[in-house]
Amino acid sequence: MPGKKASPKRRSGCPLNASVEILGDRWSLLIIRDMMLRGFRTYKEFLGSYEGIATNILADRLRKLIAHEIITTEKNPSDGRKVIYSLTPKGIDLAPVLTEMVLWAAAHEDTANQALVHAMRKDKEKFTSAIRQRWAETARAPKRFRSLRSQRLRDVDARSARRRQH
Amino acid sequence: MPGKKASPKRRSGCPLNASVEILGDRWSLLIIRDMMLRGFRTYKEFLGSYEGIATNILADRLRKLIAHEIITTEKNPSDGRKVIYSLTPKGIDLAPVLTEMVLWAAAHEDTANQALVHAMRKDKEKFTSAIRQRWAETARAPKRFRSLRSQRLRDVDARSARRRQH
DNA sequence: ACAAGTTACTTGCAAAATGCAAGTAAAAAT
DNA sequence: ATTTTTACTTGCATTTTGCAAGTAACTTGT
Repeated sequence: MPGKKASPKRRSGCPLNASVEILGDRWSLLIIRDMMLRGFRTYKEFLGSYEGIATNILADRLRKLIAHEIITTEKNPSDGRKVIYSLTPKGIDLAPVLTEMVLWAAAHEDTANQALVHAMRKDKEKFTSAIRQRWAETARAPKRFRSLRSQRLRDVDARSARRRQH
Repeated sequence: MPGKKASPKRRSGCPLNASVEILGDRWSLLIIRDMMLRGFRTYKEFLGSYEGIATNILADRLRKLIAHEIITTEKNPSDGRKVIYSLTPKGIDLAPVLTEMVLWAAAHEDTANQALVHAMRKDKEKFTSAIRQRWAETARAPKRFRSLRSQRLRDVDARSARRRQH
């Protein structure tokens, strides 16, 4: 099977254990969220994200996500300082995981961003395929992410931004 | 809204952040997996689970899961030493999260337990409702968990046990 | 051309979380 | 009555995290 990683020292062969070993920390999924839902693509954007990740931890998590082939990097040709981070197909496949985690917390915890939650709850399939669609579009034109976003997702984000707490 | 917990010091109101703060570590979801899929209900069973959690960490995670109302405890009336841990409705609602994490890892990592994965992939809804069903049954008769399991899930587990690696 | 940003990091160190081994207390089994 | 079982706790070494302060490469403004 091509692309399937056989990790050296894993605690068990259970798929859930694999997920938890790769994603089970307080930051990795938030970085992926920022890329998937907010279109973040640079180090600075991740650093500025609301939860406030420390710079050394961010560097470490990005390195690990690259090692696991969840994200990739390329240099921005028009600005040599910038590194552009992008989700791989494996990374974008995390959309259903994020969706279920969001819906669970929205159902049981006191959380914000109700517009996003409504969109997810209304039709999970449609929501994740909209994310996938946007990702496919931006993969071809990394620099113009925002303007190429699909209308559905743009609407959702705009409404949630208006109601967002922090 | 009754039962919705307003956590004191959360980094942000984002639902994903809430999930990650509650479940984002290397052990919590594995404990929940053991309860949901394997029917584990005692400290000793969790300790003996394949990944090998340390006893102090296990005690700490169980305490936190109780605090978050994902699990509850009761004493076994027929054996005063034993404490019976059970999933709450909030806990059983994590079934779709676990399912998506399993499916993601199964698709992209080298993992075992293919029978379980096939059952999940074939029909997510049916799978999670079977989990829910079993949970509803055992909630009424905690001591006879195994024998009360629904046939569908018993089949799945039997097949995966035969093929299980470790 | 050159000083002053910007960007993406690294380094050093304190604090917190994790992991391991060895307890302990209460209840049950022998 | 003694041993065993169960659910933990305690102490300590190791690892991970978080904060503050760099630094190197590149771009911008003059």
